[in-house]
Amino acid sequence: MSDKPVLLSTGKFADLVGVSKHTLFFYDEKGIFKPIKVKANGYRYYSIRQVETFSVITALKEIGMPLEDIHDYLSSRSPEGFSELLNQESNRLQEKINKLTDLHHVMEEKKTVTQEALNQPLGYFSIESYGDRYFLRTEVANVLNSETYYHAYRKHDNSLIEKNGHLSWLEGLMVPTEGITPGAEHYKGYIYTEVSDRQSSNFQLEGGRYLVHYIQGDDHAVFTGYFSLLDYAKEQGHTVGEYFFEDLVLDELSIKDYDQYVYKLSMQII
Amino acid sequence: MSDKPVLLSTGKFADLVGVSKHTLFFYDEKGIFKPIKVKANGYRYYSIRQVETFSVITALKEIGMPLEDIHDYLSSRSPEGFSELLNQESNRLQEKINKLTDLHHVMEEKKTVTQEALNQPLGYFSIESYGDRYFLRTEVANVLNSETYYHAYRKHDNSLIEKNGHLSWLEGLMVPTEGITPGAEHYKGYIYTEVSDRQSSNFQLEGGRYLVHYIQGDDHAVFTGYFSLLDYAKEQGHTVGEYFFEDLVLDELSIKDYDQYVYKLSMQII
DNA sequence: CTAAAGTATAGAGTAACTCTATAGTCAAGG
DNA sequence: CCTTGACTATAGAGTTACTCTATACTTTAG
Repeated sequence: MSDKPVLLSTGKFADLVGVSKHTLFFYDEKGIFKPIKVKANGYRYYSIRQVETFSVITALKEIGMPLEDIHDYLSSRSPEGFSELLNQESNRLQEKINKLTDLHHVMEEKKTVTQEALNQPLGYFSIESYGDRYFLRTEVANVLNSETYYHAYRKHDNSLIEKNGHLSWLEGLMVPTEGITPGAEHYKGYIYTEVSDRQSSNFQLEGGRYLVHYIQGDDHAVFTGYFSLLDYAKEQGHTVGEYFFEDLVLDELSIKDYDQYVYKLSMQII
Repeated sequence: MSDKPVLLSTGKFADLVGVSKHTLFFYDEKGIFKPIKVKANGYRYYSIRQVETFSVITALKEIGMPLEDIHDYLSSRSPEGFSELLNQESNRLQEKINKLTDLHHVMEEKKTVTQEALNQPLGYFSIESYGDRYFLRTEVANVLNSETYYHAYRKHDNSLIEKNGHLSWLEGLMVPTEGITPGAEHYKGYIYTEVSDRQSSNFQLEGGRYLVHYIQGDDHAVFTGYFSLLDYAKEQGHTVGEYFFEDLVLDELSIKDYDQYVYKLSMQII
């Protein structure tokens, strides 16, 4: 409506768009965003019409577009180009939102596991019942061998991304109960992640009862924990099921000392 | 299952968690994340159990928690503290997801407007029909005065956030048709944003016909455009409605020269 | 026993700013 | 008309979370 542009000083404009004056100097210097007028004394003046433009630049930056790319786009700007840019970045933003939503999901899962672990007495045995369970698991030919474990872990993460769409923070170990003897130098196992539906799983277990044993200690304590589970089951007259489960539930993020972590050990019983 | 921790070298661990070796050196130096063992030759060894821990640290960092804060948390870590941290960050992440979802929405809106403008012949007149429209608008006592405009803009942005939850990239100007005369030094107007529902609006217009005029030029061209609209309406025997609408549809982001921007001018007709 | 591949540290460089220092400009009150 | 205080400017140092380069030592495979 105005015959001439409505002009604002650097400070006013900065206030309006929510950045510091310095940022505007910086953008001017880099050729990303310039005032429409510079007076003889060097004072910059921005048009009120530039506010929206600046919001778009801010948004592009916020969704991870480097200023250099923004600059490169602007040096060859065109209505068609802008439309395409918006389209592309809008799609990328949607992907990012999906990723963050997944992340939110795993954070909630971790929260649940942590709070559960917080409320468990350590060193005792209890029995938990589960319904049918679906797993994505990857075989580890020998869990005592670092190299083997490393490759299995990579493979597991790849399948998780492929089948489940995202990584997990709950990657436990499943070990067949058969063939467990103290002093063996070779154990087969599976890195596993529990998933919600049969489709994305590659292994299922029917519902049933599990003997559960929360322990605190180092690797050796976990090792002996397996045998405690077996002993206790025998003592109580339970028939031992097919698998041991080992989950690190309170780790480095909760507890400082490596030998004070809390593990949840469980075993199917019949 | 292993009696001793399964150990990985810096490079192997870095590969597994998807960062560079340097990042691990850096984290070690800063006391954020340390190998569980350093051999006499200075070689670092990480436990496979540290992979999940590292994933959590990566995630916290990705959702914007500075390494320093992570460090500070870790120096007073506890199971309860970790649970609280997860809770807090999970909530913050949800907020961030909501913000990005809003941003996605405005990007799509801007895309639509840009593509619409791309397909319009400039300088012609056309008639568009709209249903009931809901607006959030803020009065600008005199659109020719920068100071007034500046304050109105701030106020408008505040109401947008308050009523609508987020900013918009489509902030146009609404000017009463009454009292428009060339040479006046005082015009009342309203900065406006169209919203989807009555609840978040503070102004409504019943459905009706609008005379639409896309033009290319500078502020002066917009100014004369208003009068062209009036003249054309009179010529065609339309009765002039209550408001002019002025929207910058192809701006600095599409077009380099300030005097070549494209504006959509429209006016209610009866 | 040598070459290749891996590990280490130290220090410079990067993006996108923020912050500090120094100095020029302008509008309002005495 | 002059001063004060609030603005404006530039230049350059500092920040975060790294990455990259240079240099040197160690281990492993052939």
